[in-house]
Amino acid sequence: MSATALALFARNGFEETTMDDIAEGVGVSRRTVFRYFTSKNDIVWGDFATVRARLRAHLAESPADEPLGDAIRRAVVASNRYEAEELPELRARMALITSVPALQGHSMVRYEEWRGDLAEFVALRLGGRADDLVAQVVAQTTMATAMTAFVDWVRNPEADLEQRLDEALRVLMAGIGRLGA
Amino acid sequence: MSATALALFARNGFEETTMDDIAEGVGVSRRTVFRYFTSKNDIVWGDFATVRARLRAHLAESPADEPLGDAIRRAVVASNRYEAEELPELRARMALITSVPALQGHSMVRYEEWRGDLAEFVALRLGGRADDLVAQVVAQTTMATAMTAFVDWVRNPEADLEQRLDEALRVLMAGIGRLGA
DNA sequence: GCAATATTTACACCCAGTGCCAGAACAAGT
DNA sequence: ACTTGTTCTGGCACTGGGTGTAAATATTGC
Repeated sequence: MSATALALFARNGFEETTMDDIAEGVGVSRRTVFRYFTSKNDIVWGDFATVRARLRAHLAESPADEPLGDAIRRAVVASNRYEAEELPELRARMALITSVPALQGHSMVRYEEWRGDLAEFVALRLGGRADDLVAQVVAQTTMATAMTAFVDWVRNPEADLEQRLDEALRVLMAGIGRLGA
Repeated sequence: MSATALALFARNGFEETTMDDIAEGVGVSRRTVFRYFTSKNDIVWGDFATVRARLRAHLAESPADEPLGDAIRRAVVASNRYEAEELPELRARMALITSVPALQGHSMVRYEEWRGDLAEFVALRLGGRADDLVAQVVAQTTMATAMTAFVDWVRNPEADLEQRLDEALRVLMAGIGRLGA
């Protein structure tokens, strides 16, 4: 069902594809499509719960003496490890998410729990609360950096996703204040 | 007109307030409201063009030998300097933007040019292009950090906005990788 | 006062999303 | 096989944001 919708989005564009088009393409009523996806935006995200669970698992595995930046970077990169055959669909999804304004905005909402997990981890490590300014800055900027790496990966067909994520996160962790100095 | 809408949002909630309510409150037709604001979301943002122009001006004023992080931090903080009498309205706007999901997402779209300006500045300083991974990471994470500071400011009525922005940006610029080490 | 122009309005659309209810399909237990 | 309960699906009417269009109503300049 999501495959059919993805194909329609790719062929005709996201905004141009109506829920009726999708319903007709799948061979089901419009109402039923809304039973499986809470919104048109949500169709583009796949089983995001899995990625989130993987992030949590990798964070939990981090040894206590590992520096915070390394722990987060490794966990984010590792949780975005995909089989080669999964990449084309992921690329299609991310191409939409990073280019369609409505989806770009929706990612803020979709990644909320993901950021929450990260903030919890930071709070655990630094001994504060998840809603402290510092923990929130870490969570927000890590997500922003990951999104940036995805944008870059989508634009460069030959690029390696994990390598891009790692590279971008290293820049963030090292501090962007001294760049070029 | 935006003042009336803001008051309705504050009283009845953003989603609960329809465009008809706003039109009626202003004493104008619904269609006319859409002539002044391209969308319901856009009503909440004020004259954002001014903030953007101020950011550009402050970046342009930065001496060439100033470290990148300092230049960006000072420009962002300075461009968010408000008169005391402007703060209540700003707080109301930001309270909506940071709490209503639809607006939270919309900020991604609204701040696009703002991020572009920042990426241009980074490219100028580092000698690359604005769409390079590093420049994009700087722009995206700076925006994410500023948004985080705003969230914090909205939640803490006594907090000083400029001080919070400065504090959050210092964390970002110094690098979040070594926090707690 | 009149003509050119800009603003406002009414009206008819499209599309996403929701609530509700009736019926189809399916899974048992007897 | 028959009933009973449940889950899935479809239809329908409705709300609300947003757009196109063309008529009506100011506003401006002369």
